[in-house]
Amino acid sequence: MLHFQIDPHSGIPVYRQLMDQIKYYAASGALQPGNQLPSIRELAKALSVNPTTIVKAYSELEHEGVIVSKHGKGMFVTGQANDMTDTAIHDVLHRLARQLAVEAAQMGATREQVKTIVEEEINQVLK
Amino acid sequence: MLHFQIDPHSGIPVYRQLMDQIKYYAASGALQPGNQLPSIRELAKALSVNPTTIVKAYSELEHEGVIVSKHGKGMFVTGQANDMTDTAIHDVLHRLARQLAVEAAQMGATREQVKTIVEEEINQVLK
Amino acid sequence: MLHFQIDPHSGIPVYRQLMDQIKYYAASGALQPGNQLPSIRELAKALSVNPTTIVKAYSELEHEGVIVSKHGKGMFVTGQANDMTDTAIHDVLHRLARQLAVEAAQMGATREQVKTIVEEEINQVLK
Amino acid sequence: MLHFQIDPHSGIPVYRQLMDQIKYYAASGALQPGNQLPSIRELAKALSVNPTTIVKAYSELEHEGVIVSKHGKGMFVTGQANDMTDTAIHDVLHRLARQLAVEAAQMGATREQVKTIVEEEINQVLK
DNA sequence: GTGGTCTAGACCACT
DNA sequence: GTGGTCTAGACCACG
Repeated sequence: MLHFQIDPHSGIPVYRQLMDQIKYYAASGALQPGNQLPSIRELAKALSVNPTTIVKAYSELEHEGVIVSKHGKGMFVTGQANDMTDTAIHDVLHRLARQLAVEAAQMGATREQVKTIVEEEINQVLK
Repeated sequence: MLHFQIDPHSGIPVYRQLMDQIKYYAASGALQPGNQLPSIRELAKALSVNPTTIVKAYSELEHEGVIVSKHGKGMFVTGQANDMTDTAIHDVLHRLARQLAVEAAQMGATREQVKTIVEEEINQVLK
Repeated sequence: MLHFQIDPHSGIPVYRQLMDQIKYYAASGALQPGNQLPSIRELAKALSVNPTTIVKAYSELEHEGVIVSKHGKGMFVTGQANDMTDTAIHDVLHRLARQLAVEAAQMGATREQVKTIVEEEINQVLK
Repeated sequence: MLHFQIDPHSGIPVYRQLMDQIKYYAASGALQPGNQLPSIRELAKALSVNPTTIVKAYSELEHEGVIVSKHGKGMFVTGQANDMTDTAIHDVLHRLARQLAVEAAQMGATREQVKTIVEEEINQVLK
């Protein structure tokens, strides 16, 4: 089974952390289209969080088209659909990249350090 | 004078958007150490937000050491000191880079697209 | 429940008085790591101050690492970490000690009186 | 002549820093009763601060009875008068001592370190 | 003029 | 229920 790591002290909402990790597993291939996700009760128990928090994460992901619910059966990973326009995609990525670059500059990191780090993360997720 | 772009509907808190843009200007060199920032009232009026929202953005930036306030005079950009450890820096950058990579994968962007975008943002901020 | 004493006429900002008392309780052991603080609304009502004033005190303490907020749950005392350098610590303590000594001299207190008072306060907080 | 050290970045108001240093010199004996203080214009120029800031420091000190103005002659150090009651004195010193103790605890300083530091400062000011 | 604190009250996000 | 953000507007402290 998949392993989820939740840090309630991180400042990032728990449901957001969950979403991010599921997306990460889907992007990296650890979760394939058609795979079933853990049930809400099961996952809530495993992570010691409120079931409503899992519900929120799952519904957001369903809204984004990353997973689908099959009534009475559970939640399943889709082939990731994404109906954003190309310019919207570029906007999002530019925003994230800028945030990365600005923080790096503020911390005094070098160009090469940043590139290496990005390279490492890309390799785990993009082909 | 500097130009700030605030979108109150973006979901990102206004004070956060302001902080990000000021950091960006400081990192890119548009704001140099010693430069004075717009006064709270002036900026609040220009952006049509409440002065206390600007106060919050400025105080947070002061906490982070990006700017200093001189009572009765104004807010000024510092020569940024940063006391984070190398591992802490790496953690922050890896987190941001992963977020970027995962979103890119989810949206179906290619490796090269991501690299190009990162390259572009880095160029504006790091030498 | 903890008791807080606020004097709105003292010239010391209310949020500062609150911070000082919470730090005192944390240092003296009346507040242990993991303990939950009174909720913002509850404390605001009890002290007859505006909730945003409590928010400010709590956020500053969070910045200092004395407490952490868990969204939707409450504010909790941390096991205090402190990342200041030894020389920085010395500087802070010397500044406070000098202030104490100078005021004492100005008021005509004796060496022994000051030492006794310091001794008393140390005993409540340091082992 | 006396040397004054002003740090406009410290967060402590300039007029307050000035007051503290004059009190310190008076307490340590560097300024004796009857000694004349620098003129407002002279001091403002030497410290590169606004003359009104010096005016404020001097009037506060006069209010506290630490110095007196002799019309047309200048400001002079008094034999420090203090009309506070004993309990008021104790309150002030306890407040300062507590602040010192709490900060020390928060920073993880030891009892002995604090005592040594207090001892050092007392020696410069009290007999 | 500048920044700093506080109030009264609304609305949102998280669990 | 919890904390987080924002508005409208007042008053104080500093230079």
